[in-house]
Amino acid sequence: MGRTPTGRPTSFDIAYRAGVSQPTVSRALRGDKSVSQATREKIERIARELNYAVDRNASSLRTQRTNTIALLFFEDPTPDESMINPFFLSMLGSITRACGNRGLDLLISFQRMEDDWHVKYQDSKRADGLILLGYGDYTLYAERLAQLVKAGTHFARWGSVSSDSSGATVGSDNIDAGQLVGEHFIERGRRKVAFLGHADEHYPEFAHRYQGLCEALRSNGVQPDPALQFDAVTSDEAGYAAARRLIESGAAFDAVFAASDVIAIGAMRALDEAGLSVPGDVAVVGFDNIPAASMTHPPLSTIMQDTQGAGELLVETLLAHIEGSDPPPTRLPTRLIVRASS
Amino acid sequence: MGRTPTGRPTSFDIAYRAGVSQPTVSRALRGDKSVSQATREKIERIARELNYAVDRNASSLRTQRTNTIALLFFEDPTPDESMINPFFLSMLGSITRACGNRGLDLLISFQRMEDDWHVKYQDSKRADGLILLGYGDYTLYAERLAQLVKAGTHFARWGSVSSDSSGATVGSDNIDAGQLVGEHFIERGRRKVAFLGHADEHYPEFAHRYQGLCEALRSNGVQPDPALQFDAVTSDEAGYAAARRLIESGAAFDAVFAASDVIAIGAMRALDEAGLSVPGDVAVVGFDNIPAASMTHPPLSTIMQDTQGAGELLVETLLAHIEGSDPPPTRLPTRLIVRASS
DNA sequence: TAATCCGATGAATACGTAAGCATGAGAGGC
DNA sequence: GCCTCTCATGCTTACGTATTCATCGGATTA
Repeated sequence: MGRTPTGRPTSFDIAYRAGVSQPTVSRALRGDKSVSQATREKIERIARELNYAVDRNASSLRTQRTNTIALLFFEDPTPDESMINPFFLSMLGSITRACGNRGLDLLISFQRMEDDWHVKYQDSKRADGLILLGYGDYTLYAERLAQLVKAGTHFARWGSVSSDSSGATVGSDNIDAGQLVGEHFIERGRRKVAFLGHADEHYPEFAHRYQGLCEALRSNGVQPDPALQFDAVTSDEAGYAAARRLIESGAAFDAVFAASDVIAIGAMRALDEAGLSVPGDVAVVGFDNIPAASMTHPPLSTIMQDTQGAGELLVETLLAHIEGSDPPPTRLPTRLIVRASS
Repeated sequence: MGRTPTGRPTSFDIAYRAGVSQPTVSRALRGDKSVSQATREKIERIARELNYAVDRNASSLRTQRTNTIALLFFEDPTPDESMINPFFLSMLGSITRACGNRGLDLLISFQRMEDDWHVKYQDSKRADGLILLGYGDYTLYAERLAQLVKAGTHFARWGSVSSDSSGATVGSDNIDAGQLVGEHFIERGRRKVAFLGHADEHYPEFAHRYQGLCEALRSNGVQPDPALQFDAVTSDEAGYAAARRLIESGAAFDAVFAASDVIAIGAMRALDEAGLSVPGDVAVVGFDNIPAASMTHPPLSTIMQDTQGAGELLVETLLAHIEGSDPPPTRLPTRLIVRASS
């Protein structure tokens, strides 16, 4: 019986040494209270001595539970380098910790839109559920989300929270955040506020930020000017280009709300080149509070999203979904961080 | 037979529908050439129709292979926020891609020094091997590495490459990098070079950078001054504090080599506050080429490590180790990126 | 003291796959 | 026309665990 000279010990080995049966070992190690104190202690001691670890594959096969979740980044634009949006990296950190605290293992992977996520992870019993993190054109993957829902996949995603979105969603309150920025500009006496970022349904998060901005302006008697909105995706270059277009449009503006810090950084470069001073001529506010935002000159005012809470909430939401409940979408509050750029 | 009305289909279901036996399905889907073309195609079609996915737990249990590796960050100083050293994040990206390209799944986790990594991941058959990424006092975990080796754990680590280190190691050629910086300073006419970072055996990577610097100075007829070396770990505050001590020491210096960009950033803040101009009074060079390095004022010259290659190499080395070979430690070349700070 | 019950444990089995061995039908050689 | 050989496939089993059911000694109760 007690063979396996080379291989790792199994519950049978423990059982043999403890003079009990294998099921008793299994029960003892998982805290089943029907095992007597003495037996449990003996088993635990032996297990420790042998450096025994439950075979997770066998365990998962039996229980149909992996205690693992898969974190999928899907990235629209850059299949190139190891560059990831810093904001999502921050999220990654908090999700990792949230999983660690709950004893969950975390698989991570970069995905292309076309892959069959549910087959690859949930159907293959690799993970109990998925967390989706991504940016880019929302409409491109809205259909995929509907597929996931139909396939009964457990997932939670970060993104724009609205009633029509499929599946469990967690996101910042982008409208409120936009309002914060709008109020801030008004307080500073700025009234001609440009917005750099897409503002259509393909980018609902950006659109909400813009919407909040406009609402704040209006409620302060300022009519937002649609001509001051310029499309941009989250990249340095896009921000630079959008700001160039803004400047070359000849329109008057005294403030810029960039839909992300990365955009803002590119925009500030364009403003600088155009001889416009920040915040003298133009106040600038970004979004995300990435580490680089505090390093710019001048340091960038920005909206801080609660990544810590977001990670916790994503994991929590996913677990609830796995357990069968249907947690409501949640909007997380944001905070304006005022630095020298405004 | 073909039951499982709710549950996911198994290879038996495919077999039933295809009119073959389960082993044939298993063989067909894994490309065993002993299956006839016609049979294989039929099975593949049915599998696709049913959205069948091999149960990875059952498969791993049978084969004793998970095709998964675990990436462990262990962090000495900050158990707090979701902040991770940007350099390691970049590494994370490249490792993730390297795994993706090879069809490997990747588990990630933040670890504390005390945990039994080998038990938790390899012995539990969660992963085939470990990649260790960390910083901080090397001597603290050298012993743990020795334990891992003794336990027969497969792992590859990023760190200082030297003959006495346990296990497979991949790292930058820190001595060479230090020399690059030294040569650069000499070319720029700087001769009184300060080094901010630990230079003892507890931090071998830093020590090698310092060693390379000193060698370059000496071979150019400049005697390095030990009084210009100030300890610092990788944090903004530590860099600031070290630079303060340097300034307050009253020693003359015209260049600063910071052992990491994060240290450099803190140091530049201190220099700025002391009224010293960069690069006018003091040239500054950092290490790592983190994204923020290009955003500082002036933009920071730095050493770029080949994170792309490092990720690939770590994965490759680990796989070789798992296959039973004992790959030699590897030093990766680095590149000096000259920006305005020097 | 007999009937009952409970606490602790063992026996048997299923989870889904992969691999070794056995089998059978043709193909080819003589 | 028989023997061998190969190719394609089926049968059986093992991987290590967790769970259901059965068992059994002893404590409780009437």
